[in-house]
This record gives sequence, C-alpha cells and structure tokens, in this order.
Amino acid sequence: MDLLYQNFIDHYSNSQQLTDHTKVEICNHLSILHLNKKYVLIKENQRHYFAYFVIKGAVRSYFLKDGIEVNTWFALENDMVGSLQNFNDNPSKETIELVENSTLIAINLEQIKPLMFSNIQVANFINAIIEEYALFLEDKIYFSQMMNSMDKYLILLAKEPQLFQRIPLTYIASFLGITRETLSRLRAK
Amino acid sequence: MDLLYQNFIDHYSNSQQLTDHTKVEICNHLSILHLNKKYVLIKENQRHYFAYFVIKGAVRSYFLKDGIEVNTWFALENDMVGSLQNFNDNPSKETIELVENSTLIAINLEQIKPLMFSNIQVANFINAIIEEYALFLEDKIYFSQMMNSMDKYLILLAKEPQLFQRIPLTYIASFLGITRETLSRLRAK
DNA sequence: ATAATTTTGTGACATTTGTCAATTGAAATC
DNA sequence: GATTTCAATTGACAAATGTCACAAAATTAT
Repeated sequence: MDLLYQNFIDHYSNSQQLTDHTKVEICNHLSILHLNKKYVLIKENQRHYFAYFVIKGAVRSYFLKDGIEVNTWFALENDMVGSLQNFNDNPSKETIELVENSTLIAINLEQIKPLMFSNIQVANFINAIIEEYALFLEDKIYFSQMMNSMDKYLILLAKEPQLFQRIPLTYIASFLGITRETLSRLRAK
Repeated sequence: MDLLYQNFIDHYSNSQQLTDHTKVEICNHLSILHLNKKYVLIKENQRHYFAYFVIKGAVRSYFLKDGIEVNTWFALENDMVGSLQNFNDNPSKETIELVENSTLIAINLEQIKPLMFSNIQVANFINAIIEEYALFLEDKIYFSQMMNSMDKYLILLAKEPQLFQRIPLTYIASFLGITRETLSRLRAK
C-alpha cells in the first residue's frame, strides 16, 4: 500500500485496529492528486463526491456574500478538506481553492459511504473523521464567539503561526470577520 | 417500548432499518427526565457522561468569558443537547442549563459508545447523531460569518421565531455577539 | 531586469457598536 | 395585591471598526 495512504488511514483509526482487508477496501477509493495554486476543488452550490486530505500544501474555503469572498478556513498539511453537505448529497455551501501547489488524497465519498452499512470498521473509520471534524467546528465556534478582534488575532497567531506565513492577510482578515485595514492596524501594535 | 424512545430512535435512524434487538439495546441506555427551569445539566470544565434530547422545553448553553456569560445556542423540542467533548471523554467547554421546565431523554454515552464497535447499526445510529450535529455546527458558522448584526437578527427571527418568544433577549443578544442595548436598538427599527 | 499585478499599510472621516446611567416594564415572590 | 427582582428600553458619549483614497512593498509575469 502507498505510504501516503497508510499515514492517512492511521491518522483516523487510532481507536481501533483495522484488518488488512478493510484497509485495502478503503484504499480502493483513494487517489493522489497534484494540483496547482488557484485550482478549485469544490465549487459553491455544486454537488461534489470527494473529500480531500492535505499531504502538502495549503487550501482555503470561502463563500460569496454580496459578491465579496468570506473566507471560512484554511487547511494545511494533515488537515481534511471538504463539506459535510457533500457527504449528505447536498450542494456545497463553500468554494474550496488551493492557495499553494498541493498534494492531496482524494476520498471518493460516493463509493466509500455504502461500505459504512456493511463494514463496521469502515463505519467507525468514517465516524472518526466526522467526529474530528465536528470537534474542529466546535473549537471554531468557541473561538469566534469568545473574543474581540485583537484577542482573536493573537490567539490565531499563537495557535496557527504558519497561517500568517502562508496565507495572505486579506484572507485571514476576512476569516476573522474584520477588514484588512483593521487587521493591518491591529498588527501595527 | 416507550413511545418517546421510539420517536427519538426513529429520528436518527432514517437511513437504515434497526432490528428490534438493536432498538432494545439502545433503549437500555436511555432514560426520561423531568427537570425544572435553571437546572444545570452539564457544567463547564466538568466531565459528563450523558447527552440529552429535548422532548419538551428549552435549554441554553453558555460559557464564561471574563466572568460574563456568552450564550452559544438554544435547544427546543426535538433538538439534541450535549457536548462532543464529553463524548470524547474531555471536560465540557460549556454549561448547559434549562430555560424552561423540561422533559428530556438522557443518553448514557459511557454505556452506548462501546456498542459502536460491536453493533454496526448502533455505529450508524450514533454516526447519524454526530453527523446531524456537525451539519448544525456548519450552519451556525456559516450564519455567524455571513452577516452583520442586523442581518443576523432578521435571519434568526425568520428561522427560529420561537426563540424570541421563549428565550430572554439578553441571551439572544449574547448569542448574536452584541450587547442587549444594541439588540434592543436593532429591534426598534 | 522590468513592468504589471497583487498585497499590505496608513490617513481622514463616517458609521456602528459599546459603555454607563437612568427609566420603564414585566414577572416572580411573599 | 403589593413588593421585589429581573428584563428591556432609551439617551449621551466613547471606543472600535468600516469606508474610501492613496502609497509602499512584495510578488508574479513578460
């Protein structure tokens, strides 16, 4: 099995031992992609049947509000990228676009989902992914409700310093819910 | 089986047929509670081994920031209440408190979780709960990032009008991330 | 290397929201 | 039913953030 697949699978199977059979079954629905900056993985309002795992690179998600991009998050190495909406056959609410040239694992949701009902290990594997994602969302909400702009900036800087090296400040300001001018002024202090 | 349990189970088993055996196994870890206004279900920073499903009543969650309550959401009939943190054996980040006298189903997470690894129907049942919760969180984030205060107020009013009848405006303002004075002024228009 | 484009920073001013204080209104308690 | 407590509103002013305009810096393309 490809080492990259192995790493990905290990990352989400901590709570259980997967049989080789299950691992192969999962791998059958994975593939590796090399894509360039600005490539759009998922388009807002479109159905899409893949989720992605970032091996190398950087990705952002955003949606349009009154014609303006509102950035919702950034994924770097070892992060999952996708939309639960897609997992549930609904159109994505966000556009997901590469910020750097990236290497990704694509997970074919359409193919892997039915296995949940026949293979309990797959069910728990997917469970682990969704659970981690939900925890991540809880954190994000906690973060967004907790603080004023300055606090948010400082916490984000402490928690995810790489973002400030790799993601344009314009996007980060938008994520923080402030204008880039305001972020620029916060940074000046 | 108690009709209330039946309704709860049906609510999260739409995608699969549960055998009677599985239903009984789930019910063994459910119980019904009648509790009064102001009762605290879950305390911030404490481990807790139950999640709840609201049959009748209203519940709010909040955490303390610099000694001030920050309300994070309100649950009414047919909503789940709990914390994924607890599901993962971490202390809760939020306090969960009744806003009205309420009837709830308590789900014993500690007992039901191990079944995920032996009963695939239970795995998918719990999956469905977590998935719905994650979708709810996605919506919440979308909502919170999308709009200015006035838009948020109007959308919330359109989507959840019952909240404004049943939840004090002070809590709602806090949830919207504004002071009650600002909410009061928005409403004046 | 140079030019063109994109990103970031800064100033002046408008708008929104927060803070503090006082008042009114509603609901719970006795 | 009167009293007490809590919730909601309103006004005056302060602080934070947004908007618009422009300049500087960095990045990308030719």
